[in-house]
Amino acid sequence: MDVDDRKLRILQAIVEDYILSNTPVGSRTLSKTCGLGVSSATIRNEMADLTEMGYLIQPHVSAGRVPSAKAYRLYVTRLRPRGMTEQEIESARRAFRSRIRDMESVDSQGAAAISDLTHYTALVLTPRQSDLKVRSLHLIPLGGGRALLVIVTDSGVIRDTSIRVSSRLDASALYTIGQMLTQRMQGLTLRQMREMLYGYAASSDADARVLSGIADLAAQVEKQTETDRVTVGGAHNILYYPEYADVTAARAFMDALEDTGSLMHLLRPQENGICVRIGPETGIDAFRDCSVITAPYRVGRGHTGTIAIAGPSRMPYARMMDMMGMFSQELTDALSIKD
Amino acid sequence: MDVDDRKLRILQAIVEDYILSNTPVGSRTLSKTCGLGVSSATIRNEMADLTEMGYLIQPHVSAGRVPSAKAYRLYVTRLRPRGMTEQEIESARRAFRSRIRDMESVDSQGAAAISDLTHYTALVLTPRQSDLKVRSLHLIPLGGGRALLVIVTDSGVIRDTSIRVSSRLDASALYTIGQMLTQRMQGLTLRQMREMLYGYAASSDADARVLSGIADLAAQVEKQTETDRVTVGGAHNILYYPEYADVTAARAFMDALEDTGSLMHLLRPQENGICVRIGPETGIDAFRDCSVITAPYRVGRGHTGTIAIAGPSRMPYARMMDMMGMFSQELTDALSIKD
DNA sequence: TGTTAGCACTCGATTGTGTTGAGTGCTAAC
DNA sequence: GTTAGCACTCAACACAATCGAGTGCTAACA
Repeated sequence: MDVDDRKLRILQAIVEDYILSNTPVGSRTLSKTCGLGVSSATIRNEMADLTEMGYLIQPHVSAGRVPSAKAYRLYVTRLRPRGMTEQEIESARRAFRSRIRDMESVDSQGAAAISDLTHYTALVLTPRQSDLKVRSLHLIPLGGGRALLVIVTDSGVIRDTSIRVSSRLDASALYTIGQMLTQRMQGLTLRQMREMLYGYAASSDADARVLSGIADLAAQVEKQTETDRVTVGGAHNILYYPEYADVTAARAFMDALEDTGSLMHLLRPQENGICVRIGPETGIDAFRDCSVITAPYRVGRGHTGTIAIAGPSRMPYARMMDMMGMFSQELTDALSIKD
Repeated sequence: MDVDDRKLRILQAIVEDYILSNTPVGSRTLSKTCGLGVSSATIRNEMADLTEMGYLIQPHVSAGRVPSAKAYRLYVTRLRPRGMTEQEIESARRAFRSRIRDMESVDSQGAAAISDLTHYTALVLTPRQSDLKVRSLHLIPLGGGRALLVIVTDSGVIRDTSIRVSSRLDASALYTIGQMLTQRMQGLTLRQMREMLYGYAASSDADARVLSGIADLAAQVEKQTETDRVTVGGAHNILYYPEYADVTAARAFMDALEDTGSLMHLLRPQENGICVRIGPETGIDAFRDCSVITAPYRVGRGHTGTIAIAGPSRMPYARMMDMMGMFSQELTDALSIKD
C-alpha cells in the first residue's frame, strides 16, 4: 500500500487540524474541511489505511485520529505549506534585532529573545572555542593584585577573566606584558596558547614569573574554552501547552533541559542547515512527544553554534522553520566581524 | 484571648508538621506528637481558639488545620527552632563556593547555585551601578572599526561593551586614548561620566571626535548602569512542590517572575539583613501563598544587591534563613576587593 | 476550672453506575 | 470505488452511595 495523493491530502488536513485544535480529528469534520468532496465513509477507509501504515494513532476506538511522529515527519519533508509571509518575517526580524544589541551575551539574550518570539523553549549551543585563533591579549589592572585578562580572537569573541598578578605591576607594566604576550601568542589557537602557558608555568622562565598565577590563568582559559555551553531560555513556555497540563510531564521536560550532556548531543552542529527532529528522532526519552528545530549560526570563520526550539510535536513546522532561519541569519550577521 | 505558652507549642507543632507533610494537621496526631500529654479534645479546644485568632485555617469542617500566614509570621519571629548545624552550613558553603568561581557573572551563577542548593527559586538583584566611581578606562582594539571599552570601578565591577571607533586608530592609539580618558574621568561616578560623554558628543571638541560613536557609548553606559537587574534561577524547582501540582498555579508563579518591576520592589535592599516576607507581605498577588527570604550582599563599598529565594509558604524557615545568611556572606566576600 | 470520653455530624475523597455522544468498522447498495 | 446505514465501542460526564478523618458539643470527672 502506498501513500497516494488523496491520502497525502487527508494526512495534511489531519495534521493541520490537530496542530490547531489539539483534539483527535474525526472523519466527519475532515470530510468537510479537506476539500476532497468525498463522504466521511470514504475518509474513514483512507484513515484506516493510514493508521495501518503507522501515520495515524487512535487514542481509543471511538476517538478520532492523531498524527504520529511518522506523520509529522512526512508532513515536514514532503508537504510544507503556509510558512510565514515576508511581512511577518520582517517584523519578527526587527523584534529579534532589537533584543540582541550586545554581542557579549548572545547566548542568554538570544535564548530569551527566541523563546519570547516563538513561545517555545529556546536552546543555544555556544561552540567550543579552543580552535579560535588568538589575535591579541590585554591585561587591565583591577587593583588589589588582580588584573583582567582580555583575549581577542579572530572571530571577535572576547573571553575575559580576572586573574591574580603581582601587585607590584602597574598599568603600563601590564600593558607592556600584554603586548609581549600578544607578540608570542598571536596566531595560535586558544588550545595552543593554553599549552604554551602551561609550559611557561612549568619552566621557571623569567617572563613567566611576572604573572604569579600563570597556571591558574591557563586553567581558566581551558575551562572557558574547552567545553561547549548550552543556554536554555523560556522553559516555562511549555506550561502554556495543554500537552503539559500534567505537572509530571512538565517536570520531565524541564529535567531533560538540565541534562546538558544529551542536549549537546542533540544540538551538535549539522551540515544541512535547519533541521527538524520529531519525537523519538531527538534521541531523548523525555522528548518522546516533542519536536526540536535546530539551526546553525556562524561565529567568525567557520565556527558554528546552534540555536534550537523545543516544544510539543504538534508544532506549526513551516512557520517555525522560517523563524529559525531568520534567527540563524541574524545571529551570524551580528557575530561576524566586518573587516 | 492571648497566645499562651501551650498555644504556642501547639502552633509550633502544627507548623512543623505541616511543613513536612503538606496535609492539614488533626487533633489526634497532634496530641501524640506535640508532647504536651493532653488529650485530643483539649488540643481541639486550643485549636478552635487559634482558628478564631486567625492563626489556623480550616480548609473544610472535617479536615485538620493549616497554618495561616499569620501563623508562619509568629513562627518566624517568636519561635525559631532547628536551623542548620554548623557542619551542614559548612558543607553547603563549600558547595556554593565552588560554583561562583568567576566574579563576572555572579548574577546567573549565583542564581543557579542558590536555587540548586535550596531547591527553591532564586532571585538575584544586581544593584544599579551609576553611583560607582570610575577608576580607569581602557580601549582594546577588536578590528573592523570596533573596540572593547572596559570600565574599572572602585567596587571592582567591570562593565565592558563593544563600541564603534575610527578604524584608523591602532592599539597604541587606543591605549593612549584610554589613558587620557582615565585621567579625565577618574573619580567620577558612572552617572557623571555619562553626562560628560554626552557633553563631549554635543560639543565638537577635537578629543571627542576620536571616538566616532561617543554618544553611542554614553547611551550604552547608561543602559547598562542605570537600571537594576533581576536574575531568576531555578524557576522549575517549584514544580516539585505539591502546592503547584496544578499547572495554572505554576504558570501564575512563573508569570510573576517575569514581572521584573514588582520583583525589584520586592528585592529592594533592606537595612535589616535577612528578611522574610510571608504570603501577602510580599505585595505580589501571585505570591499570596509563597514566602520570600531576602538577604543583602555588598559589592565593594556600600553598594548592595539582594539575593532571595521564593517558594511555598510551607518552608523550613530557620534552615533557609541560615542558608541565605551564608550565601550573603560568601557573595560579599567574593565581591569585595582586597586592597 | 480545666480536662477528657463519647457521640453525632460534616464533608471531601473514593468508588460505582448509568447515560451520552462522538466516532468507528462493517455491510450492502449504488 | 463510493456511500448510506447501522450496530458497536468507549471516554467523558453526571450522579449516587459509601467511607472515614476530623470536628464541635455535651456531660462527666479531677
